[in-house]
Parts: sequence; structure tokens; C-alpha cells
Amino acid sequence: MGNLADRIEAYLLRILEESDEGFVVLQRGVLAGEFSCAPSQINYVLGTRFTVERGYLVESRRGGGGYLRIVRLGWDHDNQFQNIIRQLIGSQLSYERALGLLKRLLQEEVVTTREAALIRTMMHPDSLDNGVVNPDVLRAHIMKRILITLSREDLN
Amino acid sequence: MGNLADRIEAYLLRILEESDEGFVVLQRGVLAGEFSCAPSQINYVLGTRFTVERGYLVESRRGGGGYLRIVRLGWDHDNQFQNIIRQLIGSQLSYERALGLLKRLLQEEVVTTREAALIRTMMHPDSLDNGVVNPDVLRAHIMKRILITLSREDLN
DNA sequence: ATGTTAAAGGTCAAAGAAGGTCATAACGTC
DNA sequence: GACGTTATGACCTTCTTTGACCTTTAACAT
Repeated sequence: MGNLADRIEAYLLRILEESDEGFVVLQRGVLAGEFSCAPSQINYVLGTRFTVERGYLVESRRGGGGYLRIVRLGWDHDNQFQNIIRQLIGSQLSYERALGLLKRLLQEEVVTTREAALIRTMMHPDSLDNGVVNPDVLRAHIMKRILITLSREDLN
Repeated sequence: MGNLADRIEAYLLRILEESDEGFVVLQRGVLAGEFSCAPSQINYVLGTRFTVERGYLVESRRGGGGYLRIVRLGWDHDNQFQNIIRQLIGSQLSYERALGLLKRLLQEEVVTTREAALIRTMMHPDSLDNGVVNPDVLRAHIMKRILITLSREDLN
């Protein structure tokens, strides 16, 4: 994890963890200054790491007093999680987005490391892109079935 | 055994032995530098020595902060596992036979109930028979990859 | 109110930093 | 000398980092 993007990600995750409100507000320029990098590097990190699939929302405001606001989306215990996620998945799911979702499931402790690895193997292009008409459609379909399986009460 | 590939192999085996987590992470360029060879020589060693058949898995990442990650598969004790995998290569696997295999894995406590349920879902015709040219071939292929995943030493 | 300005953040393309692939050359062995 | 294995280098893909230029907004001046 020697690279800058990963370090910035780790930093943001940490302060997000520490804040008990579930969000952090900061200024792009300031953060870029602390890491001595181009401001747009912050956008890169946000765009690649703090995605909706992973359970984050980024709001911002330009101009004087502008800011970035990173919100950790709640898990919403009331409604079944598969409904929320089903919307996220839609009818097609790329491998990259599947990885994002998996990361979230891991963080929410919905799955163990081993289970996540199994699902990752299943979602991987090497598994699903061979002799499959439309991999992303199949991937979405299977992921939904997996989520249903995970929510079964009879399994532990 | 004086050749370069063997020396690199020996080195990797040694550090892999020393790490008790079952994997090592390193950079291709750095390693190539230490052995004063072309970077692609590292790929040659990995491709010929650190194969699944020999009990290893190699993951990697490109770009800034890229790396190679060599994972040991823990199945030396039980080469029954390897045999199953070998038989699955290029063959076909029906859902019924997949269920049989799963049952055995459960009995031998290779997988938990939840993991078995997950795999069952993934193997199910409802998952694999839609828009797939040859489901049984795909099922065999995926089962092989799942077994490999299950034997990774870096999980659990 | 209205226009101006400065202070944010946004976008995108190009450069940089890894690892991957493949054809081919060199090496060893029989 | 033929064949299999090893080694190299040119070229490719992926991910990261930077910088130039753009857009939005608050603050200020008139």
C-alpha cells in the first residue's frame, strides 16, 4: 500500500470511522496540501474508492467556503438489505462493481473473508466470461441469488 | 541448479516458508533488480513454478504501487483435493454431481454450512443455465476455481 | 440590486509507474 | 545438431499522479 491513493483512502476511512455521525466534511485543497499532491488526486480517490457500491456518498460545494462531504451510507436494518442492493445492481453488474459491493458486505460483516473470496471467485471474469452470452447480466442475476442465500435465516 | 530461474524459485520458496501467513507480496521490478535480470524473467518463474498444480496462486496489480502476491495453497496433506481439481479441468459437471461433491466437502468439514449453501446457489441451474452455451462445462470450470479458492492459505 | 472577483471544487488528457505478453535468442542436454 | 528449457527485450494494458483549464458560488464593491 505504498501508493498515495491508498494512503489517502486509509486516512479518509479512519476519520470516517472516528466520526460517529457517519460523515466527514473537509476541504479538497487542504487535504491535498496535507498529502502534498494535486487537488485532483482527491477526486481520483473519491471516484475510485468512495463509490455507492462500497456504501459511500460524496457531496460537494464549490466557491468560497466550498467543501467535500463524504457520507457513509447506513445499512438500514429495518428494510431487508437485499432490496436496497438489488436496486444498486440492476440488470447488469460489472466485475468492478461487484467487487465494490463485496467490499461493503465484508465491512458490514454480512460475509466472512472466506465467503467473500468464494463470491469473488464466482464473479470473476475468468469464471463468468467463458461461453456466456452476456456476462454482466449473468453476474447481476447470480449476485442477487447469492444475496438471497445470505439472508436465509436457517443458515446459522 | 545453478540457473537463474531455479535460484529465483528457491528464493521465493524460502521467503514463502518464512512467512507464516501463507503468502508473500513483492514487486516484480525490485525482484528483477536483485537478480539483475529482465522483469519478464520473474513471470517465467511464476508461470513455470508457482502454478496451481504445484500448489500456488499468483495475484497481481499493475500501475503505481503495483505488486505481485504469491499465495500458498494448503493441500499438500490431502492431494485428494488436487485430484478432484485435475479431473474437473476441461470436463463437465452436472448439478447433481456438484451436490454430491458439496456433500462430501461438508462431511469432511472443508466448508461451513453457509459456504456450502453459497456454493450450491452458485452451482444451481437457475444461476448457471441462463444464457450459457454449455452449463456443465462452465459448472466444472467454476467448481475447480472454487476448490482452489477454498484451499488458499491466506484465508482463515 | 448588480456586477466583479476570488475562492473554492470539477474535468480531462497526458505523463508516469507498475505488471503482462509474446516472439525470439541463448543455453544445455542427449 | 535437435529439442526442450531459460532468458531477454520490445511492446501492451492497467492504475496512478499531475497540471492546465473550466464551472460554481460566496463575498465584496458600487
